[in-house]
Amino acid sequence: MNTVSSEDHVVKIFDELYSIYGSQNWWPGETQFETIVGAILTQNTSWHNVAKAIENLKSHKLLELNALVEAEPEFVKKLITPVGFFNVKYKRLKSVLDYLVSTELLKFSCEPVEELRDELLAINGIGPETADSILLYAFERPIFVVDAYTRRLFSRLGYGWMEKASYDEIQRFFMESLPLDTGLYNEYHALIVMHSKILCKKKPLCLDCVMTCLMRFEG
DNA sequence: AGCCAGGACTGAG
DNA sequence: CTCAGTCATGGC
Repeated sequence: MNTVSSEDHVVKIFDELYSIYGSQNWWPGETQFETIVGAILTQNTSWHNVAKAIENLKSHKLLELNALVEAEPEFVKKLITPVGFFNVKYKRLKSVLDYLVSTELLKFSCEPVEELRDELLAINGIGPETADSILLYAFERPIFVVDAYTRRLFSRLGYGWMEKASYDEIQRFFMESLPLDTGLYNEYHALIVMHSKILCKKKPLCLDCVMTCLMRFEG
């Protein structure tokens, strides 16, 4: 019988993942700006390809706000070619950069996170996951990032409703199940990604891994 | 040789 | 609102 609340279960799964993989030290990037650029470039794209694009930008001294906005569009597109969708992604990137240029960076540590989120979502090319990734990983605001891995893993851990649920519904579930904690949200999302893509490469998500988690939870 | 990657927008019904 | 089509490269 399962008398454990979903709150405890969600915490338990975190503890389990953390005990297996340890601290992930996300986001994989050195600067705030690099994190923002990476958040755009990684849309539906493997991080392996994004890392190459980031490296290209870095080696041309373009991984900096002013330098990148003023760079030649076609040249930037060439540098980010490995990520695919480079035309749309350049446009999205440019939209965000223009927004950052016209904005006081200070507001990101003052304004209510809901308002910042709405501003980011208003930018063409910024959807919920990208907005939340920027808020959480670049500006260290406490907001839970949901992605395809989150849906898939938790669907198989007893939360089948996530398969069809909206982004906001899933996010609400996690944030109501966990304390409001930037560090916790940071690690949790990173651990879900790590677990999903390193250990469970098989598709659908390796059932053995899921069973291992469940059994350890039961025990 | 396909299929998929740390999504989001658009247009059609 | 729901949903297929679109964007495009690289790894397996």
